[in-house]
Amino acid sequence: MKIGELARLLGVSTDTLRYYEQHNLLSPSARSESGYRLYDQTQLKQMQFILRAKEVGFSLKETSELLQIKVDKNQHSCEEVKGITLQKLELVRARIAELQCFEKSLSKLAKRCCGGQESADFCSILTALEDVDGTHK
Amino acid sequence: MKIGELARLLGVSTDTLRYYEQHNLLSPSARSESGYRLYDQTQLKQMQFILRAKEVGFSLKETSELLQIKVDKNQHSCEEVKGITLQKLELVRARIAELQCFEKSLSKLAKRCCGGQESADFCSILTALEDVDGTHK
DNA sequence: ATAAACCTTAGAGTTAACACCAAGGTCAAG
DNA sequence: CTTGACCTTGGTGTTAACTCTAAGGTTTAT
Repeated sequence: MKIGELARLLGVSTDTLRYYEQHNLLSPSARSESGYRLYDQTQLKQMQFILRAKEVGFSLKETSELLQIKVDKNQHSCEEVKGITLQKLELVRARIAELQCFEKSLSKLAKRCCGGQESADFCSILTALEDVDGTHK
Repeated sequence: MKIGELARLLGVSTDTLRYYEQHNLLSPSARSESGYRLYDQTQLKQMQFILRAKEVGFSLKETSELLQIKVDKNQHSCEEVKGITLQKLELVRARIAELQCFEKSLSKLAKRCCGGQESADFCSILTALEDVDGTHK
């Protein structure tokens, strides 16, 4: 299978596949005489793994770690894999908390603003941002 | 006030202040003979506005928009300001939803994995990512 | 008068995950 | 035998918000 076919099968671009190769996520199984990358079912599976890891929120770097483990599973422990997962989970939760803080502040700001067509001279959003204690009132 | 003093007052780096200047968020009120940036209370206030906007989740670009409006408020409406705020709010909520999806998948994966020191040969996390329908089981 | 602390500019580096481009080689069909 | 679709490499561009560096000028304290 050439790169374009694999890309079409997976719904990604050929650039993406080459990018993943550069970053040690997926190598073609062979090259044709003329230098074309050739892939087979193994690579297809591996790409599906990568895309699924992505869906779950893993970065390419983390996915790469998981792949390293996967290639010789018996040299690695469940502990390691779960460690990576929990670490990511922590990070995701922290980010969610941060964004929820933003959400709270923003909705508070929006709720108090009339949003009308009159001039912004007394806009409650602007004054809240101006006042030192604006975010806590 | 020279740049270093203002930076110390605000707890930011001088680089940051210069960066904000480049991006039209804050200009010094004057320059000394030798070319040093000079700031006064107005700039201090403005930086506090910027930092508060940041705390609330606004990007520098959005903050810049808010500042544009603030400088001549009576040429702008509450509608505009609230528009920017609501748009940001939407974005934040969308991002939260996405991350919550990750969170759900990751915690499901983590929960099912023993996390022990035994080899990862049968690690449920790896197999879930291998199986096509792994994320939905 | 000299060292330390401060300031200047311009420009490069960082992170993530690609997208896009140029210049050219390859392959199948008509 | 020539289009057109495909492939190659190597390189640049994108976004955000800075951070760091180099090479040099200024100020202040001793």
